[in-house]
Amino acid sequence: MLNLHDTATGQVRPLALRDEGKVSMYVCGPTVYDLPHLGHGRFTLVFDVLRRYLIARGLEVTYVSNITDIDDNIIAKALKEGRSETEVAAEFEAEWWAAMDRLGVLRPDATPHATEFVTGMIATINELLDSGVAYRTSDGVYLDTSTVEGYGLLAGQPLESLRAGARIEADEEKRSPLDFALWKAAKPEEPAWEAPFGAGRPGWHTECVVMSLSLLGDGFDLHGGGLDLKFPHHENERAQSVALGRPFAQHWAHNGWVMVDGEKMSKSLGNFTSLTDLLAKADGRAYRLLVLRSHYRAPIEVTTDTIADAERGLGRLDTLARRMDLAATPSPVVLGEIDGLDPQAIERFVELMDDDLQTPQALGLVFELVGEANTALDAGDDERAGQLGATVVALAGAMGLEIGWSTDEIDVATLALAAERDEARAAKDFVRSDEIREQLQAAGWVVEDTPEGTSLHR
RNA sequence: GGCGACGUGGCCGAGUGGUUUAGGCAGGGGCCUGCAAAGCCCCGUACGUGGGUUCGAUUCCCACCGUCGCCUCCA
Repeated sequence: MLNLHDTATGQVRPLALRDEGKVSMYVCGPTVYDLPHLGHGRFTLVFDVLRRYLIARGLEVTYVSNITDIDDNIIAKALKEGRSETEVAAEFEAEWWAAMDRLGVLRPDATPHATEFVTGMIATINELLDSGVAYRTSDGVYLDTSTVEGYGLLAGQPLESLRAGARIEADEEKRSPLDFALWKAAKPEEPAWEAPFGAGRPGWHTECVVMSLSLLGDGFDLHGGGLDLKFPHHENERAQSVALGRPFAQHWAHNGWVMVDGEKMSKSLGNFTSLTDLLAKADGRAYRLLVLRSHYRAPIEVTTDTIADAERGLGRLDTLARRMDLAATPSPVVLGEIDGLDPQAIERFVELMDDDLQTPQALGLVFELVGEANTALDAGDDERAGQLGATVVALAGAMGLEIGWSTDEIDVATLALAAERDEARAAKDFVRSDEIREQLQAAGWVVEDTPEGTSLHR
């Protein structure tokens, strides 16, 4: 069984499942007011890998990830650009999915939008008001965190220090600096929903509680997100659930930062790189490889150099695929359903992944298998090579890394040149054959000689 | 200020109280090749500094230095 670090306990412990054979997981999605950035790319890749691995082990996974389509940033952008919040959200949600597709991230089983769940949120807030754990102020409804048992569980630091560091609000209507808005009262020109406690819109922390509990039910298995969501976002989700008396996520997973030039990439620093830009220049699989190469809780440095390095590594995998003409494995991969794999490699892989997703070593294993496969090929042991190649494809696939080669359409003229080169080589006219090779290379082709003659790929 | 993480060979990046090595990229040498490319083999002999524990520490403890983070919007 998978052992996974749990932020709530600070320990690596078995992921307990509410229903045998089934995993319910909720991962906080994006607020769609701008292009996705590298941090979004990392968390989606990390949890995509986790999801795929669970599937690879034969578990039935229900993966829910939301789209926050109403919030201050969206409103600000809509106002600035003179269009509706709906338009802004739709535009960037489209960008989001385009980027996800390029990364090879599986679509969630459900993608709740905040605006679709406002009725449920209002009911939840009403319930919290009725039970006296929430209170109204002139600008909304707040949760009284002092009534929440174990508040600060995820923050992992003393409440005192949280209070000390909390921003002092201009209006002192909040009973404690730690209390947070469940509902934000409408200001002029802002979109609003009618509610018994005044027109307004839901606070950020409210939506994920309502959506996760609605779609996955009480006491679902796993809640994930970036490390920055640990506190206050996840803390406050949990607080609401506790205040409602409903069991919440049983396990919390958080991935580490994306660093840029040694600093955390963040809003306040303004050192964002958009994922859209990266994916326009690089193979989406390269970013996945980069993410797999580090442990998911460690920070990663994403630069043009580390991406280029990953792309070259990818080349080694693709070269094997090309050499063996390996067929792509159906995605996602279920290891138990594939015949002809190397049992020892599978066993090692599972051992590594079960230990809090040791993808760096799992990836190392895949590369070792690549070397073995190449050796077997060189030795003419096609049977062994076939087994190793299939294992490489399956294991990489279990982490969402699709191995293959670009099936570039080669135009007739180029094919004719390749054929002419083969004739020249057969006639030992190396001046002519090298001339053609240079011409092909200048056109961007990588030229390799194989027993079947000139082989071309980009 | 409070709390925490990290510091590994040219680069990225795992891991471990002591035997043989993570892995990738880059570099050098060799095999293969008409020459290349791809592939294979070999090579550099690393663990921030100073103490301590130990028969033995890169791995445990302490201090120090350095980097980074959380306590505020953020994935």
